[in-house]
Amino acid sequence: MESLLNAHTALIEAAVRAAQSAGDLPAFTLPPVEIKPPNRPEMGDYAYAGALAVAKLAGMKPIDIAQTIAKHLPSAPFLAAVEVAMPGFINFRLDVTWLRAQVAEIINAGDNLGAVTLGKGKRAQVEFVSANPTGPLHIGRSRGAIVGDTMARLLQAAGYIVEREYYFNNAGMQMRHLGNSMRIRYLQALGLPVELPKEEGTFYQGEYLKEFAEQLAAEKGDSLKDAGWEVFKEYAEKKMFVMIRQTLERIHIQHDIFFNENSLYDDGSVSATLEALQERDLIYVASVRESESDEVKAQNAKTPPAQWFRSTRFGDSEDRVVLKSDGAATYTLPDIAYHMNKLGRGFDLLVNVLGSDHYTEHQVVKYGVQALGGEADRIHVILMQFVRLIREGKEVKMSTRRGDYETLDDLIDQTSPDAVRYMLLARNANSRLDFDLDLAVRQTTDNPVYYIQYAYVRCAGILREAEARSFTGEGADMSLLDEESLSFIRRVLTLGDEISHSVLNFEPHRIAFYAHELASAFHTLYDRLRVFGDGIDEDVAAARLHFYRAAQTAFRRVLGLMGMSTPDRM
RNA sequence: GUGCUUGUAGCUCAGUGGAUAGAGCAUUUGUCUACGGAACAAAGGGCCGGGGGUUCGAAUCCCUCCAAGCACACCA
Repeated sequence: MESLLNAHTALIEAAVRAAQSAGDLPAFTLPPVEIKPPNRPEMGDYAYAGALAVAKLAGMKPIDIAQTIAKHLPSAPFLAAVEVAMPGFINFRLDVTWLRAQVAEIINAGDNLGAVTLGKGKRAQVEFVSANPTGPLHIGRSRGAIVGDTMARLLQAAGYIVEREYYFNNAGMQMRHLGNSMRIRYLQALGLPVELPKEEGTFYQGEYLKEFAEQLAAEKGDSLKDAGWEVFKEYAEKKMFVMIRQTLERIHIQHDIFFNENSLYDDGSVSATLEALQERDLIYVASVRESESDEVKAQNAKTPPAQWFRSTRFGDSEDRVVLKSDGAATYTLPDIAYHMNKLGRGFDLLVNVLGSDHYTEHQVVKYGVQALGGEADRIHVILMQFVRLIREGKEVKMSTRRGDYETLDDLIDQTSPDAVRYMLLARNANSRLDFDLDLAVRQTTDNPVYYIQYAYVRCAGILREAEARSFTGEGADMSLLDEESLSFIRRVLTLGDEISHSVLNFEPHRIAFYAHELASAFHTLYDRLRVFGDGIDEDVAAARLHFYRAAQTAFRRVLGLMGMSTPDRM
């Protein structure tokens, strides 16, 4: 099924061309055509306001331009009427017969309903979650998980071939602390005396480590009591990844690739990246930034020198250290190498889902990619504002290390996978999200997610009833379908445009609102349009049954795009 | 202090250049006992943070002020 927006756009463009070659309109370049549904349905199904915008360009009155365009509009099977309204709007009305025929089209489209060709033949990658394996996923991460996965689903619906990637670092100090913490828990599990580390922030106190330690003690006895932290880190890391993946699977998320930052060191990418920057004269060795005054330079003359990336050449506010004075790389270098690696894998589009605290980091990475001649504009970021947990009206503080935070698993246990997905999706990424735990628990009967799924359930109920009556509604005369049902069909037909818009603007939250609107339109109808009952003609029943089949198709598709389940009963 | 983000109904939020600014919750009032009511209908509730500007037209773009969140390391 084609996009009605695109179809109307094509009509306008054709009409303007025709009018211009006929001399009815002067020659001018038409700005991009934007078609929108008017906010009042009685005005029509779609509207074009461009005649107002080009009035100056054409040197004519908007209303005259609109009328001229309308006169030259080619006919189309989906169009019933075109009306021109003051001060220069062109309103389109869909053809009712055509709309009725769409019921069958929707059913046939099935899980491809609303698919568009925006990304046809292109490859996209979405990188999300990307938590280091130091603990279970907490709620802060889960927002990005949902948004990233939904983005991936929408990209697929838009025709992209999509890969989901998880980037992680299992080296570094935090992992060492994890190993040490695990070792302590292991010794405790054996009943051996141990001293807890005194230094702040070096000990992971979460319950999960105790569990891992008990398992390890059960498996290995006391054979590891003299082993170093590395063994424990390996064990904990492996367990942690199993745990993380299980959690993600509960909310229907699966990554195709787990990419280890370390591999970029192992295959020489990191050092190659540094060399490439050096070759371009974008690296300098100094104790402080070269932009500092001589005075500052003199003061810091004894500071061991580091290697700096001239990111200011690309618009950064200051240069960044890429190699510390001790010879170790900062995060910047492997991150640039990673993004060059991703671009090198031939993706047309890279989407990174990041917390808003990573904004600066991401900028620097982009400068680095630019510096190396990579196509930085293929990289898009969805920057997520934080999730704030509210319990009893107060903010709950989260900390991975103390272990007193809400995990995603807890949240799923308290609500449901579907509720978690919906609630974390139904908000613009750049707004902060307050997740009221009490509300989430209490709201299980009240949550919009159930409202949407209930629409699907109701369809399923009707189809069950039809089956019980052995009624198939074959050969239905769709002209018996009333006007109200058709307005639901109209809404279904905008799904493709919704998908395009979400993908072009990287706004997966839109589908959540669309789903709710669609459910609302559905419930209204359901109340009035029974399929079976006294006084309902069999022909009418047949038409309505088809309609509800189409509705069910639409809800299955929309729920699928949001990664939510489609229960036949609730 | 600098950069990014946010400010829309009592609350939580959609809407980013078009016609009379929307939804859910809450409040008030009805429908109805169904192909499962986790439903439907109706009402009230808004100087779209303040001020200025651009435009035929601004919640939407620009400037400025106010308020909130995040980031500003030789941490990752």
